[in-house]
Amino acid sequence: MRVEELKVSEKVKLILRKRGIEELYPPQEEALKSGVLEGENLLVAIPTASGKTLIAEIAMVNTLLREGGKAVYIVPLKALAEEKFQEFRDWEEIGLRVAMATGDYDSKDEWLGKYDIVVATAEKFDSLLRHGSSWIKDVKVLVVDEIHLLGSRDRGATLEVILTHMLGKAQIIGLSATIGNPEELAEWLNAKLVMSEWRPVQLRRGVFHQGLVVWEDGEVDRFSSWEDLVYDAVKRGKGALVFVNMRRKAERTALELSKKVKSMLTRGELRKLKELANSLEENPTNEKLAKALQGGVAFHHAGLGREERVLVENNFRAGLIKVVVATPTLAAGINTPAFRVIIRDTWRYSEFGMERIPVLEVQQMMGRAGRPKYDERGEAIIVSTTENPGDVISYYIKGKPEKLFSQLSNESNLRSQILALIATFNYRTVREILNFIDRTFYAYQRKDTYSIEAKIKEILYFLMENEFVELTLEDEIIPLPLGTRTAKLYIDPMTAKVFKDFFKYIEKDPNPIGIFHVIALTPDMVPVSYSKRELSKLEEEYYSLKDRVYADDPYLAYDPYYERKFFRAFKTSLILHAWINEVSEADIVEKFSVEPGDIYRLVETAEWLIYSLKEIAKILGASQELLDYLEKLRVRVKHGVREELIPLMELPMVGRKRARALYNAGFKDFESIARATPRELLKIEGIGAKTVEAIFKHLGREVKIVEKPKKNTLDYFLNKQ
DNA sequence: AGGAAACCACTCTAGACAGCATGTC
DNA sequence: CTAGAGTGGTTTCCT
Repeated sequence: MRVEELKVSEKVKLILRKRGIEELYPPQEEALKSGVLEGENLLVAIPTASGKTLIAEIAMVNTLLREGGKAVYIVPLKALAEEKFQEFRDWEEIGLRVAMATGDYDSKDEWLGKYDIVVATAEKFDSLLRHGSSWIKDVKVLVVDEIHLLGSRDRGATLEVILTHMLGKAQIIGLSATIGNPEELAEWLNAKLVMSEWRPVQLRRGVFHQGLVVWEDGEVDRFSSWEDLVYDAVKRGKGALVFVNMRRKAERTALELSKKVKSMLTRGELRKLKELANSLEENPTNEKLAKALQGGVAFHHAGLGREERVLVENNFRAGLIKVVVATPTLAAGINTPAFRVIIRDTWRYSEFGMERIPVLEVQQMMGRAGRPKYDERGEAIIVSTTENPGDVISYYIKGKPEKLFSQLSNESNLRSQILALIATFNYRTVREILNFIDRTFYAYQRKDTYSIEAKIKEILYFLMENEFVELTLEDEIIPLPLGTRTAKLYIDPMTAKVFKDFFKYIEKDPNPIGIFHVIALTPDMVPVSYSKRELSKLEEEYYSLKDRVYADDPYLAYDPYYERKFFRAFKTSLILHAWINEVSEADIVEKFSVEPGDIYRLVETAEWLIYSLKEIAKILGASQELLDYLEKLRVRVKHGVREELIPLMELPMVGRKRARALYNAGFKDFESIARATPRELLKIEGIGAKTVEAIFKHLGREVKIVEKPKKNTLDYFLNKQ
């Protein structure tokens, strides 16, 4: 179908033409003819990269142009929010204002209410709902991207609750991967269902086993090893994406592959790759990455720092990096297609032992094969070492993906959501809560809510016992300040309870080790693990810091579960403590065997939790002194600095390293910097022209610095050519 | 006795969301 | 039951 024939405003067609879209893909056509343009709900279950976003965009904009109001587009990842936000800004040309809302970024200067399209993560939107933002009532369309994540254990309930709140109030458009029970989901959503296996790039799937690739169509190709599948792709001028189930394996495999891939590169490529490798900040993880990069191969997993991740993604897309070996980070994340996808593992370790990786996930990985516009087809190959290739084909390739199951009844999810209903949505009785539950996917799927009723009552008891809510004489459940604050802070009620339980100790003797240990004992903290060999060192450290730790001695009662939890939290506490004492990232990586990406996530979460601890402390009647102490600690965690650097952290382009350099050079506050000459600041290690300009601008002084380009910077290379 | 190879038991394992505070008919 | 790489220590075997 041609764009011309579409029954939408000329404005929409204008933007589509600008993007170079003249023709719609068959599933797009089917979806747009389903009634979604007339305002009906829609569930689209089609493969990745077959144009789901465009369907939602057209429907969204169409409704906005027809009825006004707002559209909200929900994504599962912050990185994805950024990607969609940039894409959607195309619509600004026809007067639609686009915003993004995630935990660490809100479209600045303006209130979200001024925008027409808001891209948000699920949790952020849930939080906005809880805060009762007035513009919510104007939401006419809600798009939920990757709606199959409704079945994910830890985050699925959020989507389910958002949808339950919005059903009937806004048009719902769900975009899903292929799932086992799309009909059931569509029925719950009261949506038209559009399913298709169509892809813009043909996909050929197969299994590699003992020197042979057996394709789904029965054909067979010979390769001496799975690595040859990679080399073959590179030789043909294409790229390969290898999925593995362990970080360590991703790194090792990348290094291994890079040796041979290196010999297939041109001199120009080698030079650029070397440049790329040199640009990395120094730490153990990056050293490995740099080495692999020089052979045109990279690994990609959550241990990489943000910059490194983006660097790998961009250069892989641009074709400079030929091969990426990744853990599932790349499977559901941002768009990184490759001609050939190789899946090395179909098993994964979990807390219950080894588990099969779900069909849904493997199919999403395979879906990354084939780059639209570059390849006429993509290839996805599962490597099977022990299993019968026929079985693998029937299970993962011909097999049906898993059904989606509601995760609402999961205790921690339910606890948070029940509290939110009472504290932020004014639900007052068990009856009202059950009426809400009746409208969820959980109830739709289970047909009865009997089993969940008992759980809800248990949760209510927990909430009352811990003073989140109370029962009035008229048998109404009303929220108490602790409950309201907890729901709005978006922390698990159990986290708030931990804060409350330790409050009296914190109040008596506030200290970073003890406070970090407390936040690390909450269910909201990122889990950090320690190896058996680390334990004795942790024990030693604990005994030397014992008087600063609030929690009970881990060996007081014989409880291996508590012991593990205690030392995990203790390790987290030591890492954060090192961080705020300006221990370098490389040293933390070395000492605690965590990676840069882990540190970022830890720090990010810790900052949020310390803020939350401060807010809960306020409710518990903390002194101003304690609140100030916690605020300082929060800032220190945010930037990873000692107390004396706090004033410098407001400067633009100044992080922990530059702040320390300034301080040591005698620039301890704004006044001393304002009196300095640019030349004086430039002499300081790590401070360049751009930083000095930004600093002075912040202090109200315009300075322009003309500088000779430094070695190994982009300018340096640009000038050289 | 010395040293290398073979063997065995044991350890370890993916990812990533959330606060804040806005303004007007 | 269902994986596979790495590690570290011990045994075995050969000279």
